[in-house]
Amino acid sequence: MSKTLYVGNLPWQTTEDDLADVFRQHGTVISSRIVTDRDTGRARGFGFVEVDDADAEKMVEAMNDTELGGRRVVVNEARQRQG
DNA sequence: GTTGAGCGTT
Repeated sequence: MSKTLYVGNLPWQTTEDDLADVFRQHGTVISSRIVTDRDTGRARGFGFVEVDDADAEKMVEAMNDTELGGRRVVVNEARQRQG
């Protein structure tokens, strides 16, 4: 199974591949997505990373408040869109 | 060529 992680405080230049590469070092990354503005198409500065359920907790602890692209990122378990 | 707290599309 998988869990989705919220990643905030990202540099504008951060890409989905960047997230996947960094998170892959601490666990199994299934997919990654950078949230871009619906109108302008520019990055909003945060994104989501789908990881293995068993590694999700570790990866949050390992990646939260760590430097990425020159800035400290915020990592947490993502909220549920459907609720 | 900009910005800076937050939670995404089918």
